[in-house]
Amino acid sequence: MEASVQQSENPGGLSKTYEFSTVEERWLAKWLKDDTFAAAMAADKAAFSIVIPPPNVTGVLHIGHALNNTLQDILVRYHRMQGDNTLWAPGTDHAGIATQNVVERQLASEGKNRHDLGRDAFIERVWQWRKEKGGTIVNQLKRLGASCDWERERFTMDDGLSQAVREVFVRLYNEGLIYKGHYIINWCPRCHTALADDEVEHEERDDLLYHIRYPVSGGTGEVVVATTRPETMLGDTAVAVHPEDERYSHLHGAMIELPLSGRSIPLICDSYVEREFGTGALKVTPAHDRNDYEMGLRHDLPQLKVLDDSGIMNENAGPYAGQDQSSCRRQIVADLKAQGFLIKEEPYRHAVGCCYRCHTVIDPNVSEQWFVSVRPLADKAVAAVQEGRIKIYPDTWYKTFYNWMDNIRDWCISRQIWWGHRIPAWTCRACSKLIVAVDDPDICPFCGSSSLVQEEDVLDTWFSSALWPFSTLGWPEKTKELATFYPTSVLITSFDILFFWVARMMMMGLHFMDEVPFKDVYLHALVRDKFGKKMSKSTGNVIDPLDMIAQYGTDALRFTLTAFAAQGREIRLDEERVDGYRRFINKLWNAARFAEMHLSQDSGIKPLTEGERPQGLAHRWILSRANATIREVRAALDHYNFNEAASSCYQFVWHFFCDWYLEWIKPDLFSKDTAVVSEARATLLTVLEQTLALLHPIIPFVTEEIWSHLPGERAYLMLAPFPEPSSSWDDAQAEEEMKLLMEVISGLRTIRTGAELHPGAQIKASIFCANEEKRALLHRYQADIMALTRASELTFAAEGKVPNDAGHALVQDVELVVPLKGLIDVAGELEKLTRERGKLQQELTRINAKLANKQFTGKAPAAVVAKEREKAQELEARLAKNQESIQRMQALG
RNA sequence: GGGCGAAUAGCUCAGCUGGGAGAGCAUCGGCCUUACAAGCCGAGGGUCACAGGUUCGAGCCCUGUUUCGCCCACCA
Repeated sequence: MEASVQQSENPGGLSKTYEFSTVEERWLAKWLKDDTFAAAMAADKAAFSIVIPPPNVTGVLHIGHALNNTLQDILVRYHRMQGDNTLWAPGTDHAGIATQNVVERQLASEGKNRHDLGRDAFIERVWQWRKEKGGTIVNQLKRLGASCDWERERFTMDDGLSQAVREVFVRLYNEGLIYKGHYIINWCPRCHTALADDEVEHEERDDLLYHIRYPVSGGTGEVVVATTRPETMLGDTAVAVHPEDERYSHLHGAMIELPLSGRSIPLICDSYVEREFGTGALKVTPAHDRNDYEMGLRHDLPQLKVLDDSGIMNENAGPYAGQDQSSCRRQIVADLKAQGFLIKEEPYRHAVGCCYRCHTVIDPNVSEQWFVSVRPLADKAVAAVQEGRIKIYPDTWYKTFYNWMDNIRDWCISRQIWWGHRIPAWTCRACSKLIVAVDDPDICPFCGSSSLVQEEDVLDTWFSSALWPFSTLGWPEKTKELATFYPTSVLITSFDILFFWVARMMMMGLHFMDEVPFKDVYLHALVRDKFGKKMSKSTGNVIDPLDMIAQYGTDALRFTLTAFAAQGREIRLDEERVDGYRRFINKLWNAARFAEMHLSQDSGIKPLTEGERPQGLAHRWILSRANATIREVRAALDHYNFNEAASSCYQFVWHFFCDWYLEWIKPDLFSKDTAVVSEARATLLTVLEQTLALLHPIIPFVTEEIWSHLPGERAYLMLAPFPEPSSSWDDAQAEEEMKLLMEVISGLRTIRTGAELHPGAQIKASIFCANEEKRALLHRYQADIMALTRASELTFAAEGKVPNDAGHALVQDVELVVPLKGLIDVAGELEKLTRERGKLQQELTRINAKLANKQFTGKAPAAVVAKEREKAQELEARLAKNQESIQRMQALG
């Protein structure tokens, strides 16, 4: 057989450089065309299912999506390759307020608003927008390699999902778990809608704190209140003090005269008031402050609204009616000052509730809204988590979860916008009764009137998202998909929507399916910039995943995110790291190119079968290392330790496979002995196949590309079996022997470098080793050692004299000697040896002290003590050799 | 105010039930050695934030302190 290999162009083989963009595009098209992502629905296989956290239909892929979907894709590909009946169900969220805002902005640029169009036309326009632009993020996810079953893509406003929403609403209403009521809610005066508590973000603002004099009726004194919102005083219906505050005890039961309006309001006592803050007196505005609202209920105070839905002072504001909030504030302050009521104004920094969409300051407002009584639902979710039916990873989140669930409040689900699921409730004009029904009613079931008016409000977007794990599988129909894939296997999401979404899915899933929506929840970190700052457009520190993909390739980005995805820590992404992992992809590519050069020489080549064990030490070693790596990667993926999977792969490919194995077997591949050559090729092919399969879930594109070029007829790698360790290839002896050989080779290389030998220069070396077994081993691999250290001569002896002008090293109990006449930097060597001696002595002293300690030898496990003894012996041996070396250097100098 | 988390090499981070401090990048030195200079070979670099405690033994467990980050929250 002709063993020589031409390095020239290899038609049909792997290109000299890896062209990631064309490769990615090509494979994505093929995978999609051949339906490789589709769930097989095979009943005899174990089911593995994930529902995607539906990105907003308005979204564009950001780095958080990239991370989230990379991790999901890894698990999905991993399980698909294991033969599981795997479904990754994709879709998008209609994102009520966000989407409505986008379309309203579009309208504004045409000089129109939604009221010009009217409700139906506006909604039509949103659907139009969705048709044109709504596919953006889906296409970007595909580009990321996300192997979702795209035929099953869902949208929260689809007919089926809308049906599920109505069904859930009606059932909850009939069970008394949905009610309509007056309550103080978070009102966004810009979006014109109520917001749930968790849609309010608190931002630090610099404001002024105004101290205002409120006279006591009858001229018997005054109380001073402090406020940041003086304009709301027009809606004050009491002044509150702490019941035990002695400063005010003489005023209990008194009436206060409200400045400017002259209205008379009571002074009440409530322990909510903090005595230490300000003057200890608080103005109470039940209609525009959550706490004042609660206090108002306790004391039966009237609720006086002075602001309308747009933040304009209303008729209750008397002369101030019609002014907007901020100009009214200026006016009020001026008037108070003029009339001597304003004592002082001081700068004040405090947290203000803002709309999470538009960051307008929230105006707490009393209005009629729909609510879900969440307590009974929350209890089921808590129980499921406590009983371990849902596991949360990493487990630090349990505490936060319980804490939040314990303090959960009723969920305000109505939103005063147009885009979303309109509440399926009607009021009869004739009898005023409320009708809640899945199907639009034609006549009132109570009085038969046909004059019915539907609720204007739509539901909170999270209401439909909460149903996602079962609504996407066809609920309320009893579908095969539901039976097969519910409960889903795992939910992977970012912790910032643990409450918005995850907790609510638990509640709804348990309530309507009587079963958890997912068995595991894996919460990954948020991606930040390399300084730990949140990425934001205004800071300009955004890393755009699409940029990364364009510059470094999808696989490089995916590998980077995986390598960074350690549990329980924020991810500080650094673009340089993406470039670093691009080099890793390139390394793999080149290793494959090298392999292919040799493998393509033999058209009949086959990988080793499981029972087949090669003879060559390096082959046995790499198979054993591959086994270990497979176990590590499997264990890591089974426990969501993504970064460990990545690092095991990296270590294996770069250091074990490329640095040692490929270099080691080069002579074999060029050997004249055909048995040696074919064993090398077969093992090489075997290991390369396993490596590609192992890496495929993380870096699908490059692995699929290389795979397709390997010899033999090949189906998709993405559908090939995921590697399993085969015990017949575990080889502790080979690992032990290779360890010594690698150390010896590194030792000799260090000597070479220390003498500043040219890498091409040949050396003559001697190995002294009293241990016959080891000496024989080293002798057996003489040729390999010589090849990898560029030695022209290598001799072995049990012991021998080390010449003064020789490089010397000690590995284990093996002495390496390289004559280097005139090449030794005596001073440098001496310095190094002296430093080494210091370290050795220090270490030996420490261990000897330990061994002299009866407590240690008595209490520590025997194995630990024995190990320390061994270590002490080794240190002494090294110290002796170090001493000899120093003497030789001194003799030279 | 409550809760959670972090502090390990110059930088970014691993270090999972306590038993010889690791990686990548960066730095320094030498190299185009027939897959890869997008590379190879080698080297240097750490009081594991601080102070106590438990233990034969602590980066790891306990207590406290400092600094930083995040989440929740009803001090106007």
